This record gives sequence, structure tokens and C-alpha cells, in this order.
Amino acid sequence: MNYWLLKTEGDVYPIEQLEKDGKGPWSGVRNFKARNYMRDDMRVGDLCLFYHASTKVTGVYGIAKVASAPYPDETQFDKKSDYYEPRATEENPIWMLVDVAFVKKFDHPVTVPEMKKESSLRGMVLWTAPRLSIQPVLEKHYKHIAEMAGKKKGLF
DNA sequence: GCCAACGTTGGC
DNA sequence: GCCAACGTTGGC
Repeated sequence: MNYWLLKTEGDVYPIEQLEKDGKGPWSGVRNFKARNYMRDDMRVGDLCLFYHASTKVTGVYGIAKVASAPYPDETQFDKKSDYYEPRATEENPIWMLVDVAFVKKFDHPVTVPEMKKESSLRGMVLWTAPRLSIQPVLEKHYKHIAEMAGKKKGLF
């Protein structure tokens, strides 16, 4: 079992939307490293921290899981899409993705400032590769963040 | 295949 | 909305 962090623009595709959708293709990723993680390393059932970026309160808002084997991102073939890729063909797609399914939404997000205060989270890729939208997460970091979310239950 | 220019990400 | 950081592109 591997653990991951998935970044989304919190104002565009928040965890509430994934909850409604249940499951869907993680489309629009246009970064080779992130693609390689989806294509080569993700396995069905892997758990993912669901991170909201570019929003008022950035942080981890819940948990998702990998729900399919990798397959081509359809948006690369769609001329009208922002994610259209003229070099890609059906025979030789460039961008691959996996389906992502909703697991749970935290009662309160674990915010970036809170995570930065935790010395045991210092090694997270989140701090050193700030522009990578899909990142591997160590099991101990995943568990630590899940615990932080658990402790916040019933805070208010 | 190097590297400058460009474009985008994302925290603040 | 600014701007630093960095991934990607394209000229050579």
C-alpha cells in the first residue's frame, strides 16, 4: 500500500464535489512527474490525502483513494479543452490518469500552518516540491495527519 | 543537449 | 494580486 497527496484547486474541485461524484478521472494533470506517479506507481486502493490549494484555507480536507488502473486522459484529445495536447494520439497518448474515489471528508481541515508546526512532518515533499500536484507521502506522515484530523473532531 | 525565455503554480 | 520558484519549450 502506498500513500499519496493529491492537490486540487480548492475553489474549483473541492472534496465536497468528489463526495457528490463518488468517483471520477483525475484529469488535467500536465506535469510529467505527477503523470508518472499515476501511470507507474499508483495501485487501486492506495490512500490519498486530499489537499486544497489556491484557496483561503489551504490544507488537507479529507481522504480519497485510487480507484482504477491508469488509462489515457480523454481531455488531451479534446480540441476545446484547456488540457488539449496536439502531440497526443489515441495510439500514443501522452497523459495518463487514474480514477479517484471519495473516502472521507474531515470535520475540520488540517491546515498548512498547523502541519508546518509539526516537526515530524518536516520531511514532506509538500515543502520541497511546492509545484508538484501529486506526491508520494510516507506512511508515518499520512498517519500523523489523519491523527491530527481525528483530534480536531468536536473542537467547536 | 544546453540553457534562456516563458508560463504556471501556489503561498502570502 | 504579487512574485518567487521551477517545470517546460524551443532556438541554437
